[in-house]
Amino acid sequence: MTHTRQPDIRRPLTLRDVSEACGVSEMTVSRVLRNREDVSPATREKVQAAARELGYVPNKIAGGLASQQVNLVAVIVPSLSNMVFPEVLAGISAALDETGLQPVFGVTGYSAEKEEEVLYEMLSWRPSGAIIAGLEHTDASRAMLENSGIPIVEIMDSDGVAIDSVVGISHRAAGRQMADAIVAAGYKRIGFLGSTMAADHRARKRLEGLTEGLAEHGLDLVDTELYSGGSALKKGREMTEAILSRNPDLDFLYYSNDMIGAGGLLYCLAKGYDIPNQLGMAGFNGVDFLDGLPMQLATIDACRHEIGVQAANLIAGKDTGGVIGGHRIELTPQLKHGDTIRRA
Amino acid sequence: MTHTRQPDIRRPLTLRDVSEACGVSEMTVSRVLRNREDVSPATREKVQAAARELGYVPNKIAGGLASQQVNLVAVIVPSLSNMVFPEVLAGISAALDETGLQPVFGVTGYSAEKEEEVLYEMLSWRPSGAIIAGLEHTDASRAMLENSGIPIVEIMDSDGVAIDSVVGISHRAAGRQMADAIVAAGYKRIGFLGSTMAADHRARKRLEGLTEGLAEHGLDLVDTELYSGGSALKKGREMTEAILSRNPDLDFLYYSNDMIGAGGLLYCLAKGYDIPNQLGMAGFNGVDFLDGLPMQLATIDACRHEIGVQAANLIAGKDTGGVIGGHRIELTPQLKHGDTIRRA
DNA sequence: CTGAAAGCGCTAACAT
DNA sequence: ATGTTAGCGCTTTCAG
Repeated sequence: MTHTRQPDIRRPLTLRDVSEACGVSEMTVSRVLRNREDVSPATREKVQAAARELGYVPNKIAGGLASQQVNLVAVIVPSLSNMVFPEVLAGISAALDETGLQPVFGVTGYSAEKEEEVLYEMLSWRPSGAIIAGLEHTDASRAMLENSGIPIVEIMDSDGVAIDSVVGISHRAAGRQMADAIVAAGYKRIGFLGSTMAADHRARKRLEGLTEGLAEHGLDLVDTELYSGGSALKKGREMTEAILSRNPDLDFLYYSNDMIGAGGLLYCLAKGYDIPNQLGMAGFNGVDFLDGLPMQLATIDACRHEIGVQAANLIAGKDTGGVIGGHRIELTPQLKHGDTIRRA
Repeated sequence: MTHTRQPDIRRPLTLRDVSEACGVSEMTVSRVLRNREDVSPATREKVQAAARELGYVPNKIAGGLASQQVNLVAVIVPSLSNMVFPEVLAGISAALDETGLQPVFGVTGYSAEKEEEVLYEMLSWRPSGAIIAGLEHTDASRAMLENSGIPIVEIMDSDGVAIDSVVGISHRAAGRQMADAIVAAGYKRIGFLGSTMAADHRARKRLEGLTEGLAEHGLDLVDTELYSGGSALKKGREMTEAILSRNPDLDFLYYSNDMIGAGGLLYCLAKGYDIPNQLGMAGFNGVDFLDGLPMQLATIDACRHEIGVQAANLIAGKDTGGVIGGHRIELTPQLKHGDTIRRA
């Protein structure tokens, strides 16, 4: 009963506790815990032992305030509910791994107002950098980013003006590239299947690129089928059935993402369509489960992992030759024809 | 040229700047910015205008240090590269949305050592709570969690002893439930397809539950096919081909996740297997893209979103009647037979 | 190599 | 309703 010396009230340990436990000044303890070189091995040992023994966890709040620097990187994405953003986050995580920087993720639900809130919240932690999806932000968000004084990397999209650095692909170009492939393969009656989500600017730009590209060859979209909600196989089936029953003479279906495209493909195969001769199909993203479908869906890779890695490297100052800010990295994905676009 | 009054050196704005700009004390400015009620409307207006005008973003580092509270919730998961954890995160995000609490995500890559590092890092920000996947941790991690003095919720798994609260399902029971269904349907020669990942304790427990359940009926797994890497449709196809070519007489295939199960299902359908009569199949997770497959794969829902919501609610103190800590919420998912287990 | 003093930007607690 | 004082736990800076 008497051998318990723990104070009843659980107060988080401080540097001072460690200092007292090992008889070394707080300052030196702090040096050891930050792995600074200028401490004698003997003292270092003593301090580390005491810290480990007590289970001391440093208080980064105090540390950040004192040092005016914080090893956090704010990462803001619209959603976690489809494959695409988690892959970007994985890329960021991986690239930041050995840098001492820590990613912190925020989700906006494709809402500009929510983005503004999340941004405000995250910037109030004074991170060392921020990575944010897209180039479209509210004026207030843009002002916050500009005034933050930290490196900002806008990702995914390169069609527009960046605040600071940008790493992405041109979705407009991707749309045009697809249009060219469709035209080259001789398809004429093209349907579009995508989301109603007005705030998905990248999907919108792809569609614009597609229609522009088709228009140059005198073609126009014959019909459009829209849905709301996340990408889903089942939606793809239903939408495909709907658009084909309205327009049985369509000869190409372009989907705004691979998931609904895959659903459509499974539907068409089940219905006995002759793919790609009677009907061509394509999606977007290059998600890797396409590899397991009975037939390879044509797609364009969105370079998700790579974008994450490169954005993180910019923040970490890797491969930038010491230059901070103002970088522009535009990746150029190849169109994969797969099995669903016929050869010319 | 002369109209620019901006100081050349970009120093983040402080409360003091706002205070000077509007002629109100720092303290009152602070009150306004924290939406406290005890400020006159007139002053409030003045302060808000000044803050907005300047583009002031509060410094939560200083705030957190002064108030000794931080509105962050640490969330630690093994991976972001398959559907399951992003859905949990989405649930947490949603439940925390109006609480003033902010989730902060960390990823461990299924490594206990990495988990320890991430945990240390996150706890050093003194969050208001922590949500962490699984019940298996290093001793050091466990000690950190116990000493943190904040509510801890371990999620996904209820098979074991929790540090504080737990929200999850019994994976062992899920395995047994599947065994019962397999036996009840009269299948006899069962193959298992899963991951080699030893650190995936939940997959391991499901397998243990399955084998125990089968053993009670005198059955044993006929063969096992393992892979490494994330869940993927293509892997499922390849593994299925491999196990069936070794054992053409298998009559049931149990997959450790829906993704490889779906791959297997597509393979078997393409090969003309008579599902579920000649060959039964089942996966695990209840991911929603199963709805879009040509045939519904049998599965057990892992309640991912719900687990996220409930864990977040525990941290936020919702529905707990004021009781903090020590909650145990075990969800009981139903087995969905789908079209791939024959009716008895 | 080690220590002492000052202060990071904010808020709790106490005046007024 | 508003202001003043002190101090959160650490690190910077400067002395020894």
